[in-house]
Amino acid sequence: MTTIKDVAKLASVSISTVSRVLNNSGYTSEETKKKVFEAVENLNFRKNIVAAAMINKQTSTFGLIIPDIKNVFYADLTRAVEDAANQHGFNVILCNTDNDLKKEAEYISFLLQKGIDGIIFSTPEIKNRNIKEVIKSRPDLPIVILGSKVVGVQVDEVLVDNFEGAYNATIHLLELGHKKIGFIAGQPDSYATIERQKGYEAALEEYQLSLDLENIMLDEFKVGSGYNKGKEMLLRKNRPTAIFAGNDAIAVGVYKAARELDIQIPEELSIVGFDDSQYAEIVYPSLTTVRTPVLEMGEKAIEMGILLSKKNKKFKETITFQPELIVRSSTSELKVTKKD
Amino acid sequence: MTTIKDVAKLASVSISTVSRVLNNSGYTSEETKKKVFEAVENLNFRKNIVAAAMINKQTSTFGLIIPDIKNVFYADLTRAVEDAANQHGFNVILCNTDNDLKKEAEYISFLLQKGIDGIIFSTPEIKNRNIKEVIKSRPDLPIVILGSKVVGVQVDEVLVDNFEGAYNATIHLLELGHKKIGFIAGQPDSYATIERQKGYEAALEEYQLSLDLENIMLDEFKVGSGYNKGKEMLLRKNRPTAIFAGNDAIAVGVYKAARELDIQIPEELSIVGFDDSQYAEIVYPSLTTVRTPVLEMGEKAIEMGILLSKKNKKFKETITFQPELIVRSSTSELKVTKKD
DNA sequence: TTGAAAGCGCTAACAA
DNA sequence: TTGTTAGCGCTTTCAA
Repeated sequence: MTTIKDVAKLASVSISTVSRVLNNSGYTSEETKKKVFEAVENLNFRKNIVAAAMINKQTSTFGLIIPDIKNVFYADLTRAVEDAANQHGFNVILCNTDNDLKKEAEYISFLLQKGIDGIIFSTPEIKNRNIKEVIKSRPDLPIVILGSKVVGVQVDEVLVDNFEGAYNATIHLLELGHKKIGFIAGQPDSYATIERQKGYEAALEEYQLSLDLENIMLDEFKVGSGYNKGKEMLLRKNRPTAIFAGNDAIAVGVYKAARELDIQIPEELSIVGFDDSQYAEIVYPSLTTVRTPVLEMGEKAIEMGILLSKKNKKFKETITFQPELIVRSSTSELKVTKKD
Repeated sequence: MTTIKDVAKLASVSISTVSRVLNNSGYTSEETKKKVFEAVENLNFRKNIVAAAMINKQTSTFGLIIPDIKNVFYADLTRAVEDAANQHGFNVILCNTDNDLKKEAEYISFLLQKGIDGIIFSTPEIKNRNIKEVIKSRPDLPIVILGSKVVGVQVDEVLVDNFEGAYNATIHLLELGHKKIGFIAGQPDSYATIERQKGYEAALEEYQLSLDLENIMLDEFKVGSGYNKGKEMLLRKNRPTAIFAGNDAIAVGVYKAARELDIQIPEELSIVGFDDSQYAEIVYPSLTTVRTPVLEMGEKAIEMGILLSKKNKKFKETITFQPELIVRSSTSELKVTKKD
């Protein structure tokens, strides 16, 4: 392995000079700079980040904690985060927790031992004691929560306006004439679930429709949940004519349930999803959904993390992106049937 | 930050003793062991892996290089790799290259600087000079190629038997009576494409069907390619009655094309995919496909990588997993129509 | 503008 | 069985 020492010898300067030109710190004459760069070139030298990290405590690495990379939403988000990180000269260590707080705690501890420069948490639960604990034990560590909020912690956050998105989605269905609108979403303690439900309820209220609790089902943000809950909901005699799915995966599950029950989308059932993930264009008919700007959110999260690692910012900020309703083919006007 | 020094002081021993009990190396009496562990507990000490890495050159980190995590196949694979790594006490740094060799080279260089313990390459191209170069410059570095082969390099590989899978898929269609079978796959220089095409051709030959080059189209392993090429193929007067798609994403694209052309699956067109990704159960009708055992493959790759990093193995090995044909609802017997 | 030297937190001889 | 000490490769005072 070639070290700074070899470079110094070849360039006939001291190692501290080499360090100086490499880091562009302190004074160095143009001439020695040139000599050093030449030597670096000739030896194909790359500085050992591990050794440097011992001193400046920077590893150019972020930890990214998500539930599961197989979930397309997190895959998109991860890609955005990784790209942004890479552009800024950082790498990301991927951690899949399956929402298991114990597993998450172990990851955090490991990341800390490795001296990562910060952690991006993209974890759905509104109560996450792990984050609280890291902040207590390492108040200096850059932390950004991406796509969620955690109660009782002051930390930088990058969000999508879940309420607004859900409100718009529901209003869209209401405007099409639907009155019986189901809502199927994920874990009840998930920030997304909570906010999206609020938006759904606010829209109904705006149309002076009373809340039918049978029309609200919470499970998980997965295809299987959409299928199970969707089936349950669609099997009811007084079944809804539209369903607002808490995310696209749930919507896909509802599609499956509807197909099995021979319910036509959108003629007999309108569906709106959330996220505008790759599923939306794959299913037939293509899914009307609320677009979460994952790309921008991922970028922003990394930028905030890097900023935090460089400056010691004295305030916390919350950045909220606006979602956008993307109307495709899974929603249509309610056809007035005899019964109604 | 609490260091080994603090632990030593609290336990009233030397730092080398602390190091010894922590690493379970050398002799230490039960008594001092206990003292040390107590001190570690009390101080909530965790050793600094960066500092340790300077000496033992182990960072407990692997680099994983893939084209794109948004691609569900790689997401599944990545999850498998990450899980296995985590179980063995390793982390993985995710690198998305988009098959850009320059970008890949930069990632490699960066990973090397960080002293990663090895690299898992899951890159499709059969010609990858980057891998060749790493091997030359760092012959000691553990490298495993996952899911592909690269010509001209001796390196450990974990594969699925692409030929066998493609052969079985095609035989399945032939057994159903199909004679005009299209093949749509990804990049021509991708190992998967090459081997799967061989399997496809071998099956046709077995049934003494001559090759119709119009029935073979190569583009990318993406939904869009499946859609474009599928449409092109299905628009032909003498269109195939079955299509073997190089992977599930392509199959999904073909579904879309077929739907637009109002061609019923499987009544008028049978489709087989490859990978058995999450798409297979999402689409309607559910997709007959060849299962790639990503879980096992990811695990194996990490295990090989770790083994390589611990022992200096004198031989290279190639592990080939057998794929399995999963028959679902997208394939059916050819209905004999008047024309035939 | 440059070099010598201390030291980051740890491991691993070597000595005791 | 334990402690002393010399580094790992780098950055950063401090002197020159």
